[in-house]
This record gives sequence, C-alpha cells and structure tokens, in this order.
Amino acid sequence: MQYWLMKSEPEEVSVDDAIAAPKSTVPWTGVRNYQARNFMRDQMRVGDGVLFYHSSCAEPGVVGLGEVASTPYPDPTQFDRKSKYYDAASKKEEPRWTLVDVHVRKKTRLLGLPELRAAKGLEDLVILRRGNRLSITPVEAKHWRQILKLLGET
DNA sequence: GCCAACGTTGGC
DNA sequence: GCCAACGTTGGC
Repeated sequence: MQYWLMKSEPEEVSVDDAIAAPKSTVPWTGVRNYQARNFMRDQMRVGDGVLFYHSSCAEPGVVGLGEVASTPYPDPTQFDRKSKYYDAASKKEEPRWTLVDVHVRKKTRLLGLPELRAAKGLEDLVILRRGNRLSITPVEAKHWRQILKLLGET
C-alpha cells in the first residue's frame, strides 16, 4: 500500500467535480510528464491512498481524500484531436500516456500550502521541496498519517 | 504577469 | 551524447 499526492487544477477538475462524477471517480487524464506517468503505470495499485490537491489556483492545498480505483490503461485524450491533450505522436498500438482512475471518497477542509509548509515533520514532503513541479508524487506513510491528523481524520 | 526551476527538443 | 534554446509548471 502506497500513498500519493495528485494535483488537479480546480478550473479543470475540482474536488467537487470529482465527487459529483459517476461513482465519484474520475480518469486522471492529461498527465504529459514521464515521471508522473510512470508512477501511474508502474507503481500505483488499486486501493493506494490519494491526497487530492488543488494547484494553480488562489488557494492551493489538499482538499480531498480518495484512492486509486483502477489498474493503468491508456489515456483516451491522447487520441482525441479536439483535446488539448492530443498527442499526434502517440499510436494506438503503442500508447504513450497511461492513467488510472481515482475515486474521491470525501472532501476535506482546505489544508493549504502555507499550513503544510509550517507543519513540523512535513519538511520532506516531496511537493514542498524547492522547484518540485511534478503533478503526481509519492507520499511517505508518516507524512500521510500526519496530514490525515491535520485534516482531523483518523 | 513574473520568474525560478525543471523538462524537452534538436542541432551538432 | 552534449547542451543551448525553448516550453511548462505553479506559487506568488
């Protein structure tokens, strides 16, 4: 069992959007970074914990809890000419981009970036490290536990 | 809108 | 395979 932090831009898919989706589950489309893709393709397992994180917005931070809800499969948007995630170089027989479904179990209070940065013990959280821009990052078990505590989850 | 940090591309 | 130029991310 592993844990992950997954960034979503609320203007694209907010935590409310995700919860409102059928089965409160959304395909994690649009990842076009190999490292992030590899996490989904090679390391994620159904049931892994997910921190749903809002980025590129007024109040970035953790806003929801969920889990990985599928095994990896090709991201359909890479073949969709009308999608902004269309990738002309990706072939159907050899898809370049892979994703998983994420089930959002509950919306939490906003645990914002400033609060995350101020929390003793979270200094090494990948997302807080300088220059980190990865949209999907692993979360250590101890960090996961501390974040749940900060959220008032037990 | 700025810009630091990092990833990707492409000429050589 | 190197690396400069360019593009993107994402907080501020």
